[in-house]
Amino acid sequence: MKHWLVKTEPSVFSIDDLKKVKITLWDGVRNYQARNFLKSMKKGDLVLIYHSNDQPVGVAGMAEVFKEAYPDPTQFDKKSEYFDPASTKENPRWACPDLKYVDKFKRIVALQELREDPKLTNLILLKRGSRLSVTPVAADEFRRIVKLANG
DNA sequence: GCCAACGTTGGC
DNA sequence: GCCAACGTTGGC
Repeated sequence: MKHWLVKTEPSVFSIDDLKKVKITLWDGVRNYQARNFLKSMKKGDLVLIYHSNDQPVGVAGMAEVFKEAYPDPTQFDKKSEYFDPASTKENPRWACPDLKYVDKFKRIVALQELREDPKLTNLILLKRGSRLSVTPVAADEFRRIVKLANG
């Protein structure tokens, strides 16, 4: 089983929203590297939910892969902000998995804490200039972050 | 709102 | 294939 981290702006879709709807398609990712990570997610993989553009920014909870990646419907929707005129049904460009709510952490594990933790120096999220919205997380890094969340 | 660090586009 | 211009992300 693999572990991942996905970013979301809580003003658009937060861990509370996920808790409410239980299962959601993780749509709108329009970056090839991030898409490739979404495509390699397997059912049952665990996913950290990271809140960006928030106060504070950090890891807010956990989800699991409920359904493996399939063509992202928003790429065909002319009314969607994620519409991609270059994408066809025969050869869809973008994909999304379904994620299922697992847990909202009792507290946010702030970006600053992640940076300051000596066990997390290799976290891809922290690599200089990494703006990827989907990144793999090593099993021990994942456990460490969950431990931080539980105080 | 600013701006660094990208990723993408398109002319050549 | 190069690279300048432009757009986006996301922390601060």
